[in-house]
Order: sequence, then C-alpha cells, then structure tokens
Amino acid sequence: MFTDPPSSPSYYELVYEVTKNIPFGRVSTYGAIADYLALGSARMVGWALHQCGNLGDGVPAHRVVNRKGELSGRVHFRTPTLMQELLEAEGVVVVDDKIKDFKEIYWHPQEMEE
DNA sequence: GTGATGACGCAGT
DNA sequence: GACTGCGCCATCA
Repeated sequence: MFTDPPSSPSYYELVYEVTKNIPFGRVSTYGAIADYLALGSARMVGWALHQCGNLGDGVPAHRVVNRKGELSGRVHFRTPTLMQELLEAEGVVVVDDKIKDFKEIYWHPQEMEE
C-alpha cells in the first residue's frame, strides 16, 4: 500500500510505490501496474518511470517490463545492459533481452494485497 | 491552443 | 504464432 503519499500526489508517484513493492526476483509489467492503478494507459507507467530517471531513487525499474517480458526500457538505463545485469543479479534469467520463464516469475500488484 | 511523441496493450489480419 | 494499425493519456515544442 502507499504508506507515504507525496504532498503532490501524482500517478507516477504511485507507479514508484508499486514498483518498489515488486518482490525480489520477480518482475511485473507496465500493463499490470496501469491496471492496478487504473491509469488507463500502460504508456503512462513507462513515462512515469522515465521521469524517475531509472535507478537512483530506489525504484527497481528493471523489474518492470512490457507485456511480452522484453526489456524494452533497457535503453533508458545508464547502460543498455544494466537492466539485464540487475535482473540476473536477482536470479532472473534473461535471454536476448527477454525474460526466460516470464510467466513463472510474473508478479501482479494485486498480489501484494493478498 | 494544437500537433507530435512516448520504458505499451489489444484487436484484427 | 507473428506483424500491423489504432488507442490510451500526459508532457513537451
């Protein structure tokens, strides 16, 4: 849940909170977060993380990928391979910029409330 | 105020 | 199963 709402609540702040709640070794998707926050558009999630400037604020943006399990946002990281490096460091197998067994480690924000 | 862009998703082919 | 086109909503020029 969002225990520390910002003084200026914005949807991207919510995206950060949800992203931070992604369990270690698990990954989520833009669509899942957009659906959970009822943003209406998965693009808003990607845009929100873009504003975050990727890591640096404790937001594990590398755990968020597109619906196909591809590291579509890796180019926005400090280095194109950083996203894969971080995922592999968590035990996530990445092959050709795509997450292996994606549906096995897929995590939906709804799970953190159950 | 209008047009274009974007870390995407889904329906149709 | 893979590719294409359209739609989503907010921000920037």
